[in-house]
Amino acid sequence: MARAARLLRRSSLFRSLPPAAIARLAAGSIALNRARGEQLFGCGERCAGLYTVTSGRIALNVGAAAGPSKVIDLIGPGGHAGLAAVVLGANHTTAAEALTDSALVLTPQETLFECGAAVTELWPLLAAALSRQVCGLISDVAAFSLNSGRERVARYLLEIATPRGSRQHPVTLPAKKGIIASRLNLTPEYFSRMLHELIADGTIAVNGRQITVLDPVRLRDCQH
Amino acid sequence: MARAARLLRRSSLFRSLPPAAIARLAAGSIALNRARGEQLFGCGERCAGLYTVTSGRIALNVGAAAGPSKVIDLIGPGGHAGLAAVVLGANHTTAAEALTDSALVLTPQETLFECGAAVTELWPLLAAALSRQVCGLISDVAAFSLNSGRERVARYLLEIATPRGSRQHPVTLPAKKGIIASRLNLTPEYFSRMLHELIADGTIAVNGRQITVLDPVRLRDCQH
DNA sequence: GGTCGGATTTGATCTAGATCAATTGAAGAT
DNA sequence: ATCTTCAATTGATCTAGATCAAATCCGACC
Repeated sequence: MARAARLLRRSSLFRSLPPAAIARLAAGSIALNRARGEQLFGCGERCAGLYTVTSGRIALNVGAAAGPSKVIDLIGPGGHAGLAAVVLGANHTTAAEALTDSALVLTPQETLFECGAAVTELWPLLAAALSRQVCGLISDVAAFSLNSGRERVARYLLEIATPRGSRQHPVTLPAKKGIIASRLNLTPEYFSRMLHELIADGTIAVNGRQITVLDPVRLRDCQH
Repeated sequence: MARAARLLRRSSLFRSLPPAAIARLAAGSIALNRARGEQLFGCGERCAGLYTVTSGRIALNVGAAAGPSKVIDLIGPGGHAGLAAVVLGANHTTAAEALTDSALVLTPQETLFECGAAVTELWPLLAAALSRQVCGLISDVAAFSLNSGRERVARYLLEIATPRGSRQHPVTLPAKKGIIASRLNLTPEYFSRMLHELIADGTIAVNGRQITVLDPVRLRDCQH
C-alpha cells in the first residue's frame, strides 16, 4: 500500500524509521476514514490497533458514554491514538471520536509486533512516544491540581500560539470552545469568562475560534 | 554484583527477563540507600538512570520545590521511578523523595540501552511498563475531574484493601495521611473529614494508619 | 436570503472543597 | 516518664469554579 506508506511517513511516531520499515508497517495497515461525530473506538472496547491520524482531528475522552465525560487529548495530523492499548494488548481506557472528517491509518498489533521483531529501531521509538505521553499526562495532572483556571487558559494559549507565527498572528483553536474547555478541566461558561477577562486586560483578542495574543509578556505572567 | 541481581529479580519490570539478562543489567547497576526524607532526584534535574525500589517507600512529586507540591505516585518495593526520563534521556519532570529509609538499584541509561540492544525482550517490557503508567495516569485524570473527593477516597481504600486479605483484615496506609490526601488531590483536612464520614456510616474503622473495611458493598457503592 | 439548532455568552446563584485557626494526639528524643 | 515536635482532627469561614437559566450569536442547510 503505497498510499498508507506515504501517510505513515508523516507520522510523528514513525517519521524517523528507514523507508523499508515504514513500507513494512504500511503493508500490514489499513487506511480508513471517519466522518465528523463518528466514534473510532469506545472506552472498554477491544483494541484493533494503533491509529495514526493523517488528517482531521480526534478527541480522546474518558468517562462513561452515558454521563459526564472529559476530553484528555486532542489529536491532529501526525498524532496517534491507542498506543498504550496496543502495546499491552488490552482494551481501550479512553474513547476516541472524530471532531471533523478524518483520515487515519490503522496498524494492527500483529503488524506492529512483527515489525518490532525485525526492525531494531521500532521498540525504542514506541517507548519514547509512550514516555512523552507520560510526561504530558504528568504535566496535566500538575496543572489541574496546582494552577487556577486562568493560569491553565494562559498556558494553553501560549502553547498553541508559540509554535505558529508567534507574534500578532492569530492562532485558531483546534476545536469548539466547549471541547477546549473540557481539555482544560473547565466548564464552557468558566472558560468563556476567563477568555473575556484576558480580552478586558488587552492581553488577547478573540474572533470566533481565532485568537490573537496581543501581549505575550503579560500572558506569560499570568501563566504563573 | 550478585546483590543487585537478586534485588532486580524482584522488580515488577524485570522479573520476567531471563536470569542472564538480569545479571547483565545488574552488572551495570549500582545499589544505593536513602534515609527517610532524603531526595532521590529533583524536578528538572538530569536523569542518572532508572531507579528500582527494593525496600522502603518513595513519593513522586510535581511542583516547585518552593511552593505547593502534589504527590502523583507512591512507589513501594518492586516499583520503579524515572523510566520515562531515562528512555527519553531527558531531565526529570518530577521529584522523588524517600518517605522511609529505602534501598534502591540505579540502572544508568547506558546499561539499559546496551542490554536493550542485546536482549530482545527488554524494550517490549519497558514499553509495557510505560503503557501501564499511561493508563494509570489517565485513570487519575479521570478520577480527579469526574469523581468527588468522597468517591476518590472510597476507590482508593478499595484498591489498597482488595489485593491484601480482603475481608475484615485491616490494611495499612502506605504513608502519612497528609501524603495520601495529596495523592488523592485533597487537603489533609478534607481527607480526614471524608474518612470520618465513612466511619460514621459504619463503612470503615480507622485506627491510626490501619484501616478496616467493614462494609465493602457500601464502599463500592459510594465509589460511584 | 431566511430559518433552525447548536455554540457561545451573560447573569444569578450555589456548593464542594480550600483555607485559616486552634486543639488534640502520638511518636521520638532526652 | 516528660518534653518536643509534627501529624491529625475539629470548627468556622471563605471562594474558585460549577450549575442553572436566559439571551444571543453563528454556521449549515433549505
